[in-house]
Amino acid sequence: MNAKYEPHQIEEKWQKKWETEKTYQVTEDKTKQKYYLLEMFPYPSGKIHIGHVRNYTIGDVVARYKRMKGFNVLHPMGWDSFGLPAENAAIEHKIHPSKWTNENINHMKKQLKRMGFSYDWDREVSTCEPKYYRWEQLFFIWMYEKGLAYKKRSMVNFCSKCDTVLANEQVEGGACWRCGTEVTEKILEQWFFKITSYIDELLEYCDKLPGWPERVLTMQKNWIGKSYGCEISFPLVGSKEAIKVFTTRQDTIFGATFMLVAAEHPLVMELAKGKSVEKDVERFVEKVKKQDKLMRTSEYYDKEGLFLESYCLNPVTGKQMPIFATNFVLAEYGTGCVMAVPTHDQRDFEFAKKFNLPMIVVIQPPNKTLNVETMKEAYVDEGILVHSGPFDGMENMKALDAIADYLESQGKGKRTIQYRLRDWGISRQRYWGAPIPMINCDKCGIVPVPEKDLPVLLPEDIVLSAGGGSPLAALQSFVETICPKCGGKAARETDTMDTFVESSWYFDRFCSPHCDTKPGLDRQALDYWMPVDQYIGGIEHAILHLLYSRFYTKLLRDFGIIGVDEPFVNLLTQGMVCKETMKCPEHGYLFPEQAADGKCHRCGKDVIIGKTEKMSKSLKNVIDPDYLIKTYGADTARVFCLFAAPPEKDLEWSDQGVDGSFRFLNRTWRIFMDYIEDIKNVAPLAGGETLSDDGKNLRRKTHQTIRKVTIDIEDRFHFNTAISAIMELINALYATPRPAATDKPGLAVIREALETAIILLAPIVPHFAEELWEVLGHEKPLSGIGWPSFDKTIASEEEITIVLQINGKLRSRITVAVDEDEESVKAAALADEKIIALLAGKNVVKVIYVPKKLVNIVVK
RNA sequence: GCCUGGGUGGCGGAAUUGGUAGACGCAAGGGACUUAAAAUCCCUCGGUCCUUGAGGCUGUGCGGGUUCAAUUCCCGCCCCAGGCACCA
Repeated sequence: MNAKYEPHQIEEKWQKKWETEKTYQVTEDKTKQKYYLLEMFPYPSGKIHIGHVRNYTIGDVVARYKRMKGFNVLHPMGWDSFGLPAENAAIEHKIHPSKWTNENINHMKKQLKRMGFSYDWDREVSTCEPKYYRWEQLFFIWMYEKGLAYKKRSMVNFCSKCDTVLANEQVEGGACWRCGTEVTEKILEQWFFKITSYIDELLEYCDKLPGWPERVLTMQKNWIGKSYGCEISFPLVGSKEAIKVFTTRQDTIFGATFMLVAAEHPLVMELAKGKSVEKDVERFVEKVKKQDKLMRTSEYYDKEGLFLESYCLNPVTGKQMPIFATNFVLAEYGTGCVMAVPTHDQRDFEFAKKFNLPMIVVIQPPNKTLNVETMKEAYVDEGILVHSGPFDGMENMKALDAIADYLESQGKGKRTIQYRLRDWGISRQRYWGAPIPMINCDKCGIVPVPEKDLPVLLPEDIVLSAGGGSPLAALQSFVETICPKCGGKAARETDTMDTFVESSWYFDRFCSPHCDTKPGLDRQALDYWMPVDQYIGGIEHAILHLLYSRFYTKLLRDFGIIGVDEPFVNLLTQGMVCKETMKCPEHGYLFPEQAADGKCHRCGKDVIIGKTEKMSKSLKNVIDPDYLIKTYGADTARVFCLFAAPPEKDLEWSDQGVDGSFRFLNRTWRIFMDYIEDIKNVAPLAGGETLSDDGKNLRRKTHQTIRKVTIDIEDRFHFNTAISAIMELINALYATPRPAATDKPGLAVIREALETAIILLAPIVPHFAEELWEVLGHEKPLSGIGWPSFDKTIASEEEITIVLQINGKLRSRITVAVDEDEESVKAAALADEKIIALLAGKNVVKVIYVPKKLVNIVVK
């Protein structure tokens, strides 16, 4: 037994025990209710960072709590181990990606174990292993056979720094989501996953995920971007053809006075062909194509356009509409053509003013009359239709349906739906990824690798250079193969898959991580464990990873592999870990240890304290988890991460806060050691003992604490308030006068309080709690103990404070028995000395009683 | 611009359905112990006013409203964070 709290000794002792005894190993047990708890698995970048520590601590508390509640908890961990940094490291440090990756995994695994997280390490999964990606290749082939994976020549987003293609979702404000380099466009043959086949289901289920944060669902809905409207045909003058337009505002069709076509749309050159403007149009198209990216990211874009010397007809008015090529219409959205209604669309208005085009008001606002001569901007709100033929006098919103019906009946248009979401481009011209299992044969075309030949192994003998281009394409021994269909010479596909594909099904693999028979996922295990009951991870994956995972789940369901529609029932998005930045006027950003005492370690100049920002290597405002563990131990690190803020909020790092957490554990340790000899052999309370007031009060606090901590963890994941409650219990223990060594009931109350504190702390600081539990004389480890329940009667107060208000203002307090009836509480309130004094000369209008809370006396 | 969140002491944050605003922790100040320091333990700690009290007023971004009672509900505005954005 140790009088002093020695975290390292204790933590290493218990971690060893957990490891050798496989304490957290689980199997499917039909007699127990399952609980699948998952934290987003990390990319093995080298070292764990504070964000990981926070994420995984939150998860571990829930896992340990649920275990104590009797659930069969699946809590796995693995590695998202394909990805670009491994290749960059290979080029920079001349180390093979697989070696680099596996070394990182080994190191990070040690760090995670040192934090005491209760993972079932026997289920560890690493996505760069063939036994993992072979199944992904199988799914790819099945997708190809069903037309859900297809190849097309397309304009792709390309990051020159990462030297790879990016999906639309991976482009953030025109820049690469990973490195921030500006994204350019390139035309390439690419593989796509047909996520759009599931678009309606993905959208519908956004309303069937009550366990997800509202904002994540909103982001996903926005991303899918479904809009209802009409496709309307505008006949071309002097041709049998027509321009098709998508619009959500068919109510304004009578006001459409000209036509806009995206400059990069093929129709533009068709129309201009042979006209006097042909050369100008060519030049304009080239200019827009080049400017496109800049235009799109610029706030102050200029609306440019060029008349194509062509006209089409408004299908309802029959009026001629000039056709313009323009930069502010996108070829990829809708049909790439827009009917322009300058009076009721601001962009069209600006364009019409610039080119002096006709305008017709078709919606009149209720409170004023619009006049095209004097309009300063488009009128975009609701109103009554005018100049709209048979629809005059209708409310424009109600006319949407009527006009759609009318267009359909006339064969001039039909109702359609548009989406913003595009198919998911998954081709990457990289080495360190899962090979796409396809073969290109000159005779047979694209042929899938036969299932029996899977996996297509990623070759080890690769030469990586900074030069760019696909490394696999340069490797003859990989490329050259035989066509499975005709037996002739053929070439392998050299693109690898986007790493988001691996992370779209790893949670399935965790259910049967060693399954080596087709399809690599054991249906019985999946049916037992899936879906994930609680998923925890960063908000930064709100769209990408979560949307892809939902799509992949539906896909595997339709392959008959899995029986669930959605992968994650509950989602908790935790906030980022932030810290103030420190800068030396001469030497730039400084690491915390380089700025001890507020002076730069190199020049001694005063350090400038900057903004608090997300911890990142570039800003050097990082805290090394190893350092934390070395100084305070893992348990203190865990307490701080939980105590400083509720999980969904950003956490601001504070060195003093860590000290405070360490102090709390020491304080708990000390009072425990102080009492241990006296309470070790005291029998637990049987009930019926006569207790002193101090004893009663402490007992009540003990049971109140159980109630509070249970609710905080169970219902809200508010570990900060749960820890506060335990701190209060420890404070109450300090405040309770020490019972005499002969006062057995008194000591039993102390024992109950201390024992409860330890059990309640078990999910939060498992090593600390296990150790004290053992010191108390228990033979069974705490990890196998059930979560305590509280006694309602003991937890309830005997006497309560009633607040006395006059006209809603606090004036006095009285103490009454908890079961005092309304009339006597009111009487006691009116008899209170202060109240009597304040009521002198006033008229009592009403007396309001809120049971167990307050009495409010209304006076005039 | 639109869509989500959010705004509470010197700081991180509490306040579960409208009912004592500021739990718990940090920082700060004071005291005890000590030859001294550290550690520890105890006390004070939103602002303001005076008649210094078991005191008054005021206070949850700002302005209104509903209510006996508003951090909480309603209306309008300001600011911050995240997401989306020539989307027709």
